Amino acid sequence: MRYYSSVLDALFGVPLPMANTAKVSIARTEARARRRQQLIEATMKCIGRKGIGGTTLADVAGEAGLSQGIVNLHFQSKDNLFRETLQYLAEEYRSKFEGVLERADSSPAASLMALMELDLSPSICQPMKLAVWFAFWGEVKSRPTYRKICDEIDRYYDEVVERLCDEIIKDGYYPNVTANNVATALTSMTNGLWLSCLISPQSWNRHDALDAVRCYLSVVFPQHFRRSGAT
Amino acid sequence: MRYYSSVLDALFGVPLPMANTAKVSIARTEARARRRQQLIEATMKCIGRKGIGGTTLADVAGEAGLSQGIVNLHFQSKDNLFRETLQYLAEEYRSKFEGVLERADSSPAASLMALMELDLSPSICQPMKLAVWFAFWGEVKSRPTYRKICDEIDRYYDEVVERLCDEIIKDGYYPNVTANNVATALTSMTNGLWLSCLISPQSWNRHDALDAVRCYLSVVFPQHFRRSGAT
DNA sequence: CAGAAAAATGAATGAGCATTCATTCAGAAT
DNA sequence: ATTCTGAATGAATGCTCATTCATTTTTCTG
Repeated sequence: MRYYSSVLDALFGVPLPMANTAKVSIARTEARARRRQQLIEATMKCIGRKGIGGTTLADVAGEAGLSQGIVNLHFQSKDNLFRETLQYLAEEYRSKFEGVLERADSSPAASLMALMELDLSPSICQPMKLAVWFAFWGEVKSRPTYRKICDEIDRYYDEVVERLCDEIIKDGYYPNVTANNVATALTSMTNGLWLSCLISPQSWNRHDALDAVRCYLSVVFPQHFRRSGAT
Repeated sequence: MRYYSSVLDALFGVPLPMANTAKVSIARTEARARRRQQLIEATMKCIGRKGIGGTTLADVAGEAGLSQGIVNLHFQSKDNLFRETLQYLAEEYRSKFEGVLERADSSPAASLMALMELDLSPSICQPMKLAVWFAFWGEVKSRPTYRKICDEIDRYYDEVVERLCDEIIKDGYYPNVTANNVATALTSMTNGLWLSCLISPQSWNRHDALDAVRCYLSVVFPQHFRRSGAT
């Protein structure tokens, strides 16, 4: 069995043969990571259901089927738990986003459409998940750390979308728009559609939302997008 | 001096000559209304600064320069205060919105542009105000009352924008878009631009935001909107 | 001006909750 | 089998507020 001489080493992935310092087995490290993830997921469920203000550590522990003190054991404090939850959420989003980029074959137009479809897919665009995002956005002004995390993922998104738009514009010669304009419009649009989905879940529907995006794309980039269907 | 026989009558504006029930003078009623508004404005400042979770009644009272118990005296409970604050916020927005509609002379295109400019004007689009909106949106999922208030103003907004788009489409014969598509896109866009303004206040700027909206309008409704400037 | 009613105060109360920690439990190492 | 270590528990602690209310101050009325 391999050992890490400490949790720190474990994080840096430096396996050591048995040493005389405190030993932490890989199995333990993994178990700990799993527990943390379990707690983070419980936290998201609670925030989705009761909001950030309404979520107590007892709620989270209960949701995870564990005891009172468990959160402080693994996260030291409530603040920490929430910050890591936001980080997890952002990371999760980023990985789905990158997954789509990798899968979408070649053409920038196809990639762009695939990204828009991702944003409006049930995997991301469901009231419960959105509620968590909005709960954190609602705290952005008073919590610089939250702002930083959100800002980072936002910039990344914007950058990718703008690059795709740029390629499309170069490819199609569209004199009336700039990549910056279109990217701003698209990112805002998805964010705004999320708000509608959260606020009017009964009347909101994926189809209309996607249609609005497709309509926009078909009008700005007519050579690359047809009204009903990508590319 | 005129009297109301009770606060309820006062709200309904029914002045009565002195009766043998408890009497409330108009001056008192107005003073009370002013105090309530003062407290609501203090609440918005606090929420903007510390978030909903971080705002205590002591904060609000302090911000207003009054004492501990004042909020409960005027609003009965914290919950009430927050709900009425959201209502006030929505009402304030609606009145600005209607003000623009009345002022904008005649043409639907001019009205639409004026509305977009309002949404991105400093009066509405400043981090402090937006933080309050987002704080409430963040609680929408767990507070049905908040959802209802937000939903109502949202629907109103959507309805007006869609009607304007409809008139523009009829006027200009635009076969490739529907009023619903464009209205959805526009409302989402402004909501999304608010999020960017909140999250990246340093890099965000009104000019780019407006430009993205103008660009969109000039592309969907080319006969009604030119690239740099309305109608 | 006196008396009454309303508004405002702020100390006291107690509920709710994050955090602590002595104790128990589980499983790996020898 | 025994020991040892880290994980987990949950009762206890203490702090932060919302809320109450007896008292004071202000405002109105005749």
